[in-house]
Amino acid sequence: MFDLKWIRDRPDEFDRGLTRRGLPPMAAQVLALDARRRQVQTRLQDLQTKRNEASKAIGEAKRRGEDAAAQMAEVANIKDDMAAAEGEERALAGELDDLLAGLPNVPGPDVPDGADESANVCLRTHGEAPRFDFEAREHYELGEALGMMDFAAAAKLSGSRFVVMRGAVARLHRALAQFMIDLHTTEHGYTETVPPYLVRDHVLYGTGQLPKFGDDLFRTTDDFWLIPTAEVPLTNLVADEILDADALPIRVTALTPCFRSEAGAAGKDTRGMLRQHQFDKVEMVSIAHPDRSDDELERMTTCAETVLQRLGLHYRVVVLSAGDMGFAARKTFDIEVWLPGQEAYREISSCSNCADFQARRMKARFRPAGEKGTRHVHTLNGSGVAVGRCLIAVMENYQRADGSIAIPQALQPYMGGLTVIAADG
RNA sequence: GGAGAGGUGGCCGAGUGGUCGAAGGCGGCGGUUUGCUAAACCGUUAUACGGUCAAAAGCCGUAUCGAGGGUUCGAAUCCCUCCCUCUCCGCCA
Repeated sequence: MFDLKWIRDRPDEFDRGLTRRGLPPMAAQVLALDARRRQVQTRLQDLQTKRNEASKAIGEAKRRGEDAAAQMAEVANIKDDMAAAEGEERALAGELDDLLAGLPNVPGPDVPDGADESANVCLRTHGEAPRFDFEAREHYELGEALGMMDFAAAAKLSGSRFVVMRGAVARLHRALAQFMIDLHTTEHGYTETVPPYLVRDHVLYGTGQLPKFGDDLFRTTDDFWLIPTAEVPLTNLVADEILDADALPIRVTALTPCFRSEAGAAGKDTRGMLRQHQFDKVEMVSIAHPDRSDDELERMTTCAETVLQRLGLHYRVVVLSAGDMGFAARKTFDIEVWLPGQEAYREISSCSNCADFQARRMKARFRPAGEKGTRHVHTLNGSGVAVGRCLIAVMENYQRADGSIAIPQALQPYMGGLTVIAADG
């Protein structure tokens, strides 16, 4: 959501941002609507002033026992005008809100131009791709051969895009989640949180999934939505709050399941557990002072990278181009892990600075020290990291010729000392 | 799920349909007094939007007493719907 005053002051900057997003300029249309709305609002307020004064006079007249029929008739006229102005104001405000609520955040100045992922820029890589003296297999081949990943069983229960894990692979999945959340809480200063997995409309509006992207989500019959990411409940914890400046930054993390309908992803990543309707993810959210959110984004990305470094995984960090970013983001770093079975880098984490875009939608503010009034906080979110995809990465990178999988040292304490997953284990 | 009670400012807590953005208290901030602290006293202390202004400050106005409707010249106060909290009963991980 945008600040109308900002659009009034810098309509060109606003339009340039939209253009970089691949959208037509809107400033003229927005400002015309805004001008009309303010005109009607002023008229309505004048009427309200008159009505309030007249009502007050009626009250006084009645107390003195005088007849107030004349004033009452006058107010009746004012009320007719007011009803009309109110209807008009509401319609215009609604139109303006709908228009603004559907527009994505504008890219930051250091975000590369481009329409899609082909314009993303690689900033750095870490480690090297492992070399095998055999043909590397994909995770689902490995998992099925071990008897520990069962897509047919999952299809029987729930259809496609689900998996059943068993035995040591199931435990490895749990071990990864434990390892990540321990890392972020004990070394990175994030507070462990268990939020609701079912939320109401306004919560998804706050983070930007609604009103435009309801098709990507699952909804219950009694009007709850299943969260597509813990970003949604975690960020909304500060909705409608006015925080003290010294409470910032607020850093929270959560391990939650995530639910996505994957509408529009038909035929994409259909094999294996790369793209599922349900997956676990450790999420980090920071609520930051506006002057320090750029640094906070770097810090958060480093926290996510640390997970992969401790696991000995090869990855690269890319900055998303203007056209590839999510709706609410002003700047996004993706971390892409190397998958030997696919011979490709695949996204395993996405860290975004949303600046005040979400804060404005959810009315999350703070009191700047020594200043009057309030300002909107900046919100950031990042995966730290996606558990299912990390499982895939460990399996493919640590596979051996016989189809067994070595367990990275960092995870062994979480596996009861187990060092290898083999078919009989 | 059934029965009942209730949602007021940062917090506690008054509020009879009329001058109530809302008494009082606590807390916060500023000041007076004081060798220092404490105490006492005085003042101040919501948010959003609009108008005025080059802009800020200031000033003027409007709205907001859980949310949304309604009644009324006028609603924190009356009516309806929804949300939430608490108590009791039932069920239950």
